[in-house]
Order: sequence, then structure tokens, then C-alpha cells
Amino acid sequence: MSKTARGQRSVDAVLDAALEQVSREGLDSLTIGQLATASGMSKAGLFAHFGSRENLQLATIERARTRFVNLVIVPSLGASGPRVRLLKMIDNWIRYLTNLDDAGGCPLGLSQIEFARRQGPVSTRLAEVQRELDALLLSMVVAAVEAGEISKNVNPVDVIFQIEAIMSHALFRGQLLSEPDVYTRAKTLIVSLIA
Amino acid sequence: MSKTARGQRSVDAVLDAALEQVSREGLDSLTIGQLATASGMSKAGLFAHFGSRENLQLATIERARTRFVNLVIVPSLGASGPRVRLLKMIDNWIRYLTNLDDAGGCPLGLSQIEFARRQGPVSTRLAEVQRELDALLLSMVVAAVEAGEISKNVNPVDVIFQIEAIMSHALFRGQLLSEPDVYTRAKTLIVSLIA
DNA sequence: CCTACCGATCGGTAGG
DNA sequence: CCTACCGATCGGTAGG
Repeated sequence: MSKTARGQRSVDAVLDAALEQVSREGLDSLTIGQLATASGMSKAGLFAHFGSRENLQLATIERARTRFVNLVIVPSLGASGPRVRLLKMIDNWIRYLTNLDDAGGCPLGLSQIEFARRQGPVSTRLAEVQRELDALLLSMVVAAVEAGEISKNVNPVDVIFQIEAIMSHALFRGQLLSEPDVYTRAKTLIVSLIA
Repeated sequence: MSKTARGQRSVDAVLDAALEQVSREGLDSLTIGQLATASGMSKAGLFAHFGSRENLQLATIERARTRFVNLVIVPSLGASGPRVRLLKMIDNWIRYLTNLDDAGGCPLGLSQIEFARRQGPVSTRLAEVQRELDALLLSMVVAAVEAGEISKNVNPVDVIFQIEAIMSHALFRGQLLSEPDVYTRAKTLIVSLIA
């Protein structure tokens, strides 16, 4: 293995530890000292990799985004037909939110809410990622409407607003109140939304 | 004015400063040193009042809960009929979320999400407050159904799940993406939900 | 990637 | 309510 390849693997391992922390307590709780302990590296070693705490936060966001794309979006693309594709993505999304191994939760969602009223590169990047998701969901809903699989009477922007609202609220209630059936409820509501 | 009355006014002023901080950056960002500076008091003075950082957090939650009750719930109780009462509460709620003076935002909502996966008295209290809101909304929806103002075909638990999801997501998008029309959209969706 | 260090701030205490 | 202080941890740097 090349030296850079080993370096990348090391960085990825650190970012996975970062994702676990962010999923539990948010991007604000991600400190260099804590991450150094969690990943078995020295604080100065982490600085050599990331340059600043803000760059570490930004790198963690990119890692979370890649995970979401790989676990939620990509596995849904093969489904036949726009509506089935959208429903497949919802299933993947729920599995992603409820997978308590392997970083689980939703580091991006939690961080977006944490930084919603702040200024700076972290908040800006989190808003961009949200707009990316909006655009993807909108294209999926519009495609389903054009294919005649979703009623032409619905407003696609309203639909994606509600899909995101339902998913986000399900995660919140599942975590704060430990409601076991909240994801079933979410799925059912989304299905009837795009009937 | 009595000594205890003056003491209470002083505590309330400190908690209002705390609410402003929590509304912007969350309960985790509330430190004794920062609050001392913001409220013009010494750190040790704050300790004399609250005893610990955790007690300060709990007191801030109670202050936020009281504000929500006074600004959102109480002014809706006079409306005639369960459905009008519910809609009046939604209007108050939107005004509360968008009032950027006087602490604005939603300190409780942000804190609940921040602490959703943590253990301890703060998280426990935040969950209790959420269950209180659930019970109130449920009683309002059930009353409207019994009065024949909302269709008997809807599941009240689904309705309050969606109302909360829509309000929470509107706040999120309003803050992170500065969408100007997001509260109009939220209101419209809720109205059609309880048609 | 490391050890060793910097000034600032954290929650909290002593003593008044 | 205050000043003055404690040990721990913060982000970051020097030097290797």
C-alpha cells in the first residue's frame, strides 16, 4: 500500500470516530482532544491532518454526506420506476437512521439544526447539502408525477417539505422518546402522501 | 419591593439572557462564564443562584416552557370551538417562532434535538415537556373530532405527529435556508390536515 | 505523526 | 452577591 493510501485510511478512521460523536451529541461536541482520545491519535497529529477544528468539522460533514449518498441514495437508483425508487429510498433512509451500529443516527440532520442560526463556512456548507437533498427529492417527485404515478394535483415542493418533515420528526421522537413504532408511522404517512 | 422579589427579578433577567443564547446555539452552548458576561454578573454570583451548570440548564428549560405556555397556549384558550382554538394556537406558535426580538426561535425544540440521545436529568425533563405538548395537542384534536369539526376518519396521533413535524421543519428551513414563505406553507399544510 | 508547551476558558470552590 | 483561586480541557503552536 502506498503512503498516501495509508494516510487516507487513517484519516477515514478518524472521521468515522468523528461521525459517531457527531451523531450522538452534535458537531459542537466534536473537539480535537476528545477525538484524539477516541481515535488513539495525538492532538497535534490531528492538526497535522486537518489544520484546524473548523476544517475537521467540514471534513466530517463531507464524510457524512458520502455515507448518506452511499447508504441511502445509491442503493435506490436501481429500482424500476420513479415512485418505487422514491419509496426504496425512504426504506434505505429509515434503515440508515435506525442503524445504531456504525455511527447510526443522523449526523448531518443534527448538525444542520445546531448550526441553523450561526454564520460561517460550516453553516454555509450544511445549507448547501440540504439544498442538494431538496433538489434530488424534488426531481424524484416530479418524475413520479410525470410518469402518472403521483397525482398531478399535489404540489411537489409541499410533498418534499412533508417527506423531510416526517423523516426528521421520526428521528427526533425515536431518539428522545424511544417510540418504537415511529418509523412505521412515518413510512405509512409518506406512502399515503404520494399515493 | 421585598428582597426575595428583587432576587427573583434578577434570576429572571439572567434566564432571559440564557434563553437568547439557547435559542441561537443550543443548551450545550450555555456556559456559566458566557452567561455571566451577558448578564453582567460574576460567575460565582450565578453559582450562588443555580448551584451547578445542570441546574442552570434545568431552570432555563422551565423558563422556556413558561414562555411557550404564556405566548402560545394561553392566548389561544379563549377562541370559540376546538378547531378554531387549535388554529389560533398554530398562529401564536408561528409568531413565537418568528419573533426575533425577545429571545425568538425555539429554545426548547433546539435543546430537545440536541439532547435526544443523551442521558440525565436535562434529557429526561426535555422529554417530559415534549409529552406535555403531545397530550395538549392530542386533547385539542380529539375535541375537534368529537365536535364534528375534523373528520372522524383521521387518526389523531397521526395528525399531531404531522403538526409537530411541520412546525419543527418550518423553523429549521426558516433558519438554515432563510426561506421567507416557509411559515405560510406550514400553516396551509396544517389547515388542510385538519380540514 | 510525536512530546511539550501556550493563553484562554471551562465548571466549581474558598472565603467573605 | 463579590474577588481570587483550583485542576481540567479547549484550540492551536514549536520543534522535531
